[in-house]
Amino acid sequence: MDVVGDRWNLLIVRELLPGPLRYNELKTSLAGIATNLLAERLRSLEGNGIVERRLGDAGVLYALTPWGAGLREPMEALGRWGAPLLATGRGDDAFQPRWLALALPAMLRGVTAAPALELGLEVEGFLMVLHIDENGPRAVAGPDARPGTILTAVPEIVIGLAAGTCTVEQAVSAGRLQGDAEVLRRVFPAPGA
Amino acid sequence: MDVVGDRWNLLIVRELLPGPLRYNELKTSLAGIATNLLAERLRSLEGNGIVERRLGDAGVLYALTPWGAGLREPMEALGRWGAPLLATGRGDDAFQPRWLALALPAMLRGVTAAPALELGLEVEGFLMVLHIDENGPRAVAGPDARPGTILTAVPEIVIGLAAGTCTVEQAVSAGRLQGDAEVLRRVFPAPGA
DNA sequence: CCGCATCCTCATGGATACTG
DNA sequence: CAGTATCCATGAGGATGCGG
Repeated sequence: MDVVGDRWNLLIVRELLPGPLRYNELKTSLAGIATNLLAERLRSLEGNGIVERRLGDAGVLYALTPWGAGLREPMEALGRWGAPLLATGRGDDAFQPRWLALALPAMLRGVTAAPALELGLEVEGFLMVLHIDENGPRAVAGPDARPGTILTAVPEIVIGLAAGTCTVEQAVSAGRLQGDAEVLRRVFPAPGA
Repeated sequence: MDVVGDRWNLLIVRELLPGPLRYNELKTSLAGIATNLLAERLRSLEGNGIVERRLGDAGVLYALTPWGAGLREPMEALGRWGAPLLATGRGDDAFQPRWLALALPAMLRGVTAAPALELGLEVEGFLMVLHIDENGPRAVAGPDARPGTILTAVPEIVIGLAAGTCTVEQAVSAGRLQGDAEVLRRVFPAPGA
């Protein structure tokens, strides 16, 4: 807690887990953080070996060090613990489509598929591909995401499916989801199944 | 983070994971917390359904709700991530023998034993029993801990063994550890082994 | 003693403006 | 774009009080 317990620190780590970001990308993604705090926290995290500054061709990139990336396990565990709050909460929670790249594999832990299956997902313009094979789920986002078929959905549906508070059948019959229902059922099995 | 992100919250949860505590036990265990903060945080955690007040026969007991106890997974993952800092850190870290009841099973995750083995451990007067069977390790502390054989050790040795920065052989040959070396090697296998 | 509530002080966080 | 400087509000820390 001495190293990551200060306010914003774990949220910064969450932002960087899917991949490096610019200073201003962090600032807009962490809605509400003051710019001086972001600068101070990044210095602190860098000093503790969790974050590193990379001088890319287009400016400064902030990325997790291998040691910092080790926080993926704790963060995913925390995400699984808190996920029900997202589905049943007050509804005023912030949401960034980018977070799905971290949350979906964490929430689908244990789900396997052989042969492997792939699900393109577009949420509010953010494109990602969810791969599931015998090793479990993983997500690819950004320019490397080249899905075959794309499923366009709204955040509530994706969260509800992953948290198990909504089934594929309900979403489809409500007209809020189109796609290969059989693949979707394999990715998002009903809680009781 | 809205629910457990405030300062002291996760430390309070850590204290309560091994079992319920009194207000003053929490206060002394969390060295440095102000009494008003402890009261406020306990109210907040109670309001969020993480902690519950139990009226025992000898006063008020604070315990985790089942929902709060679900934080064991994230806490253990965070502990495994941070463990190397304890072994290589500045050495000014606080230490409570009670924490071993949480840390040892977390750090020994993956270690199994058939037939089951049991290791009594006394650290600075705190008594606990470490059970390891085919399901992995678990710890029992407090009045229920009735070990067969007791191993008395200092914190540094126990932490070093669990973190893998010190081997059983080194500790024994340095005269800082007495006990059944074969059992100890099974509980604390050398990192390379 | 235990379980807090109150009061005060100061460090920290937050919002905004500004700059190389 | 990537921060720094400044100012103000909030929260943390410490001492003390107080009823049970």
